[in-house]
Amino acid sequence: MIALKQPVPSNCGDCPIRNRAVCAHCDHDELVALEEIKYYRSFEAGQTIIWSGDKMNFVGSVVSGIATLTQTMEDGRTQMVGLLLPSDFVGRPGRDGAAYDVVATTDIVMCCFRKAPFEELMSKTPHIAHRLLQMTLDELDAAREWMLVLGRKTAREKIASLLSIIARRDASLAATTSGGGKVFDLPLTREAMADYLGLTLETVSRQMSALKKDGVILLEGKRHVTIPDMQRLLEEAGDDSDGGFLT
Amino acid sequence: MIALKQPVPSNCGDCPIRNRAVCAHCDHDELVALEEIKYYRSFEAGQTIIWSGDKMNFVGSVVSGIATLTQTMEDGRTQMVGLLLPSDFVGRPGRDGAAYDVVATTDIVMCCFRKAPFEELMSKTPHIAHRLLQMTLDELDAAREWMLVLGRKTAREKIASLLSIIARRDASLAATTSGGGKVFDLPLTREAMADYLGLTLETVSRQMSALKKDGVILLEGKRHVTIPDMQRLLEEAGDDSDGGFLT
DNA sequence: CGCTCAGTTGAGTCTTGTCAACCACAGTGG
DNA sequence: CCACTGTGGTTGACAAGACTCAACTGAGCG
Repeated sequence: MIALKQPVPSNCGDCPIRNRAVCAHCDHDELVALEEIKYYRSFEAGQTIIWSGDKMNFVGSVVSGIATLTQTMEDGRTQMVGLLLPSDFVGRPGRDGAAYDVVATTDIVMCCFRKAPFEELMSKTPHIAHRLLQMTLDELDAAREWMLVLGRKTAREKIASLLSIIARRDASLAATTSGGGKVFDLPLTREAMADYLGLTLETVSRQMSALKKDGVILLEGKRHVTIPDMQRLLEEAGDDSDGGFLT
Repeated sequence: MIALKQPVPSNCGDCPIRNRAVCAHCDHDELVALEEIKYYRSFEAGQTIIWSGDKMNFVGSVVSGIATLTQTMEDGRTQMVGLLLPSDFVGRPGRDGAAYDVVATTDIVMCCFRKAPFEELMSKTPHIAHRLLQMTLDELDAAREWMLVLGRKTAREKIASLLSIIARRDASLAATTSGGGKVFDLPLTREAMADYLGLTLETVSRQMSALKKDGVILLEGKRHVTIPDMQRLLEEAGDDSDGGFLT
């Protein structure tokens, strides 16, 4: 996994997530106040950013890179409960301890705010609180969507669902849409995929092979994926959203 | 299921969920403004309150009774994604269509606010927005907790998890704690439990029988449950939070 | 060259789902 | 009063999907 050292934005105006992060709706003055309490931190792929149970003294946004939110049982079973992409928010205002492990899966840059001043600021600037509410509601929807995947879908459907989610968001970022087909690199290992989907890594591997054999996806190496027919993938995911009233 | 006709509170001061709902932090003036736009609605057990995809013209709080939030796939597989208890909030400010079906599982009373004026009010009164953010964050945590249950727990652990959740919240409301044991009536059918846990109703039934046979729970009729040893139940749920470093 | 790490594949097992029969109870109408 | 019916729940036999354990491949690296 080659992850280029991401440049840290020199100021909020240049920030790549300026329009989507907690600060999206902030006006100039609010931004200035935020700049006062912000600092950047970088983490390497594989590093744990926050340990579950640790005291959190900051909150922040992912600027670039990908992190995961995971929960682990005493016997080692782990479940991923969130995938943090650029602009996603980390930490919970009004709570001291972290509830989940946060792990960088690629090199990552975070824009952190000291927690106390951030909370202070939040109570004074409705723009931030409002944006955070929006983002939290979106995350709640995503979590509920995922509950359907975890509870009711087969292994094959789970894989297809994950691939279509990655394809979709990649589409909104740097999607390479070559001739109707979507192309991207999987940001997750087979094990991370398994943890996301409530499967074992062997099952993930088998179903990836099966989808490849059936022509639903093309694989080049282990990580480079091409989706020749997005509609087909969605059908495999059980998300055949257009009703399917024909045949 | 006998569900007494719940009395509708005559004003917010008498409201049983006054301290826990969206309006919890509101001062007198804010409450007056809310009263302007609020109205009560009652639904009978089994009634669908909101259909997924419908246009929502209200948001509101559950005053008494229980409702479920469910998602359904084209082929009929359904997954419950939320359990709505008194004080829980229904609806999403800033979105028109409902994302999930909301179904009353007992007779239920809701305190509804017309959506547009509520949104208007929310933008002006930080107390409401702030409380809603808190509640949404709590729901997100609950959803993530549930993702672990759905993704990684066995059928037996799932049942034990559900029972312990119900026991715990019942404890905070009307818990009958008779001599160290918790006693309550299941508010859900076996099918609803299955939909919550990502299981079939047969598996739910089998695991309930197994837990009964093993003395983890006592069953009287189909719904009346006694938990003689809460710690034991938590162990069965895989939530053995006290570490279990002895043996 | 040998090591490690991520991933693949195979064989066998086990949990859970499927299909079906059956029970208990409540209501209903003759 | 009693058969009849519908609903919610239980139980059994069997099948299938996913897991476990294990061997193996291939790429990258010192």
